[in-house]
Amino acid sequence: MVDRKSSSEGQVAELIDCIGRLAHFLQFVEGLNPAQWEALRFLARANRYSQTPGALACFLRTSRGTTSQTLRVLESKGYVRRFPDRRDRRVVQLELTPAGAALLDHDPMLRIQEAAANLSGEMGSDLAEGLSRILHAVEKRCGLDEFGVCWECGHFLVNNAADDRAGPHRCGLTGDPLREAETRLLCVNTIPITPQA
Amino acid sequence: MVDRKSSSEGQVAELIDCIGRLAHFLQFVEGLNPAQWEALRFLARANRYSQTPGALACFLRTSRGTTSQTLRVLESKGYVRRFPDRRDRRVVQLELTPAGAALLDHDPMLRIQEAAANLSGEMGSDLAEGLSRILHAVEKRCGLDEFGVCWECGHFLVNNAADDRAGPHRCGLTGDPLREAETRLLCVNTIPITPQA
DNA sequence: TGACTTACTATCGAGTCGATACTATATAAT
DNA sequence: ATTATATAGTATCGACTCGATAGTAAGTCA
Repeated sequence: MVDRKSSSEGQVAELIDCIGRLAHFLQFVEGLNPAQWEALRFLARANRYSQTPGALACFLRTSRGTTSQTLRVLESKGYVRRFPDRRDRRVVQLELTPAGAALLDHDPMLRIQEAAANLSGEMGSDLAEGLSRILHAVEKRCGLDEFGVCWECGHFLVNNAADDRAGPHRCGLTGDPLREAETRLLCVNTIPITPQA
Repeated sequence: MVDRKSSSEGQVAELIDCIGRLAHFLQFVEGLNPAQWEALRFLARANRYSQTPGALACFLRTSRGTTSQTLRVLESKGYVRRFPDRRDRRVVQLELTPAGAALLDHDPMLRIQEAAANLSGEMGSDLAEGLSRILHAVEKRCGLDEFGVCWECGHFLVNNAADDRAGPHRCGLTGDPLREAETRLLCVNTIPITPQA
């Protein structure tokens, strides 16, 4: 049996476990369950390439089948809408309905966000840094893929000068113009910057 | 809709969410699921007063009924053993079998513990401090009860001099003697120190 | 055209989950 | 002592997650 001494690293893992259970428990509200809340949050944070069942499944680290069921429930409750993708007719595009977006004001994870906000600024940023390192270390070690935003993506083509209405920037993968706000959203297609440099 | 700007506190909540999902995913191994792993870990960390279905349910923040089923599965797999309590015949005492204890060497949460161990010592302890504050703040705000160890418990009666084989210390609630090792285990009955001072 | 890949859905069995109802035991009130 | 009530645990139900598997539809490439 492993040595579970109360050293710092052991405590961190235990605390993450504990907060995870707490978050799990808190998310049984408003008639939803944790997986459904996760899906709503993701759809509010995902860019157009990622508002699909497949990207959601990837993000939730679950199968497409399971995700399909979760979406069926959310659609039946009127929080999510599906519509076909024009470019690729295999793809289903997802969208939060106004009711779904409004429901996020009651997101139980806001309880945790509020508690984090009450930490001192320095402690909050240190905490974010530490958690981020752990997250990426485990993802890398287990060969899991990560989501990111344009500014951390090798496909991103910045253009700060132009002021096109469709968006000043551009995605090097799809060629699509990107509005400023879109560059802050999560994307399935992100790759590390300068992969061959 | 809530303002989800990428400020520090928002990042912390999002990272906790993300690591929670990661932990959830990692725990579908060895034929077990997250709830079953949580139960095994708890039983390895709980003192004799807390190795019961009721205490486990309280710790997991789930119903007794659900816990009963989880235990039935773990017992059928040979990881947990039940035996009657002599003092109170309503109570069922739980115990990890050797197989159950050995299985904890393959606990998927060790992946996260290892990643935490790779942080610098200072960052690790800061991380533990921040997570602990968030955890307790949310628990307090939501009126949830917490588990603790003897050294943080108002019932605890320290006795560093005596060297009784049954244990030098004592629990003021039950009157039982406590061995040194037992005082590091989780207990359902913990209360704040000096509740009326 | 045909082989292959990708995006999604449907279905199955095991398990979680809350809710409810139930049994057995302990404790308090009378 | 008897009764009422509270507590510990279990059983069962329906909704849901989950992985696994199989299937459909659509895009891609040889």
